[in-house]
Amino acid sequence: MALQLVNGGRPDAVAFPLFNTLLDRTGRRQLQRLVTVVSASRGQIVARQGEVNRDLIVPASGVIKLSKVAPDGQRLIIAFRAPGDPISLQRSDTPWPGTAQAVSDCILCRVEWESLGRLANRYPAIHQALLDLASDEIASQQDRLLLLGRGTTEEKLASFILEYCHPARAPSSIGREIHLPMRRSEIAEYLALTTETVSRVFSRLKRDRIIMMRRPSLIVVLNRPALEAMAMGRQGETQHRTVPAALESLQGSG
Amino acid sequence: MALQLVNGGRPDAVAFPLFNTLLDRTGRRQLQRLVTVVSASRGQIVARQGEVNRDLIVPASGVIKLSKVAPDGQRLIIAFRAPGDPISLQRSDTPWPGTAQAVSDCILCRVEWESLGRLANRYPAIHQALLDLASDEIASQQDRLLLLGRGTTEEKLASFILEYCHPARAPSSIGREIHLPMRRSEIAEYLALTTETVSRVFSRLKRDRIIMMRRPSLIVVLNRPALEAMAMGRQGETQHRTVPAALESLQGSG
DNA sequence: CGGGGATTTGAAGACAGTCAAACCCTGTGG
DNA sequence: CCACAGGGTTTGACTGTCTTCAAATCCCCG
Repeated sequence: MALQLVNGGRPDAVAFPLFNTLLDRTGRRQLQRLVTVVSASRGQIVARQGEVNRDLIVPASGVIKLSKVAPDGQRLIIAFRAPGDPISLQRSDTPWPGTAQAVSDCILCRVEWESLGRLANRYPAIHQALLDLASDEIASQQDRLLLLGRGTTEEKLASFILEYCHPARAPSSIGREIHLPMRRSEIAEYLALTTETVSRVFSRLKRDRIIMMRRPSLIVVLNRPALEAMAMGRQGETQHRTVPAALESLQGSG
Repeated sequence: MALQLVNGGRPDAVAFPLFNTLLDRTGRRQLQRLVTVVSASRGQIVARQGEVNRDLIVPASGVIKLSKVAPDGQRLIIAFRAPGDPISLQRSDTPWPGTAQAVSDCILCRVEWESLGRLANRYPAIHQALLDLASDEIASQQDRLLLLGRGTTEEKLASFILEYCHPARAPSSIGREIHLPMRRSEIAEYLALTTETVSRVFSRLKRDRIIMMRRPSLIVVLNRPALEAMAMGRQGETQHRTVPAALESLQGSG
């Protein structure tokens, strides 16, 4: 399967949609000159945990996983990065927080942080854009903390499906059928579960006609409201937990 | 107990150590003029989840918890903020990601984001410093994701103790005895556990002479190496997991 | 010194993990 | 185009850990 960009445009236009709207024609041309386009095939390592980060890397097509290993071998996929998502915003003098690896064949854009910094001095909006990106990243990681820390298996998988099969995003979809480029083991590593558990929950969702899967990598959401309810957790049970505002100022939580 | 600043200095000097090193005398004076100093007593809510974020808030003394509630009532403490840690870096036009509440009596410094932005235009190093703070926040949240997602109960609590009782940080310590301002239920909410489980692990650590607690809020680390080993996970078991680099480029994870 | 909430401890149960085996999908080679 | 091999996925049984529910104890503060 040949690599193809989402909209058939230039890789840099796909990878830096935000910057391109912030820059004038000259700025865009300067940015283009800084960008190196490379490709990576599935499984290829793009950057290693612990190495120093010289480039900002953004996929223009395909999906990258950013995963972290603890000293004892525990692993977690911190995030899947789709076209337009910078893989890591870690500043250039710090080591990569995790290993970036291609989940599917990818086209990547690389820009040296240093050059980008120089460009940002001419176009200060870039500084602001980077801070906003970091801010979004913090927000989404906080949501993930809550999900991984407190979510049940079903909440985790439902959230994942909704996140990946977001109608607006709609990565490689044919009709309502969406292609999941990642393996079960990668979904498990992303949700801090095991492959078996992920598979079991998928089976339950199929049995309940909430999703359909012609093949393991092709998913159709049949009942989105049910998935959304599942992702939010069993909120019906907890209506009574609503606490008068006056009590909120007290310490206790149990 | 009267509120007291760590070094007896001005609140703004304690809350903005980074900025103060970046600014000249004039800049420091300008920053001082922008800072509002307020106090909050234990349990008091400083900012509410969902409200719009007008100020950057940094404790100068005391500890603040930033906690998030899911629609179904699940709760997690995202972080404890000590003096000098901004409570949230969320940009000013986005709602607060969680509720900030005083864990102990606090002195807080508030600065309007807008004013800070104007100051940053004169002192661009502030922009860089904010990005670095965001970068650190992302890194520490990624570590937390791994901890909450994959860590065992013991790893979680050991990490928490080491984090809070860091020798350099040494918040309110008398001799080797360190005061934990947060309740068991708050430690549990931070580590995505239950109060009972936290208590049980504390008991085990006491039984094994790794820590000592004269009272529930006074902790002494007796055997730091054991705690560190515990926080890293049972790595002895996994020496054999070390994988030749050549295999790393393959997809599978087990 | 006493009351009430926080902490600790105990017993039982549920959920996800582990180990193991069957099944299916994919990609290769004939 | 079909057969086959290997790995990915699904399913099953069992185990361990953490939660839940319950009760006793302790600490903090008035």
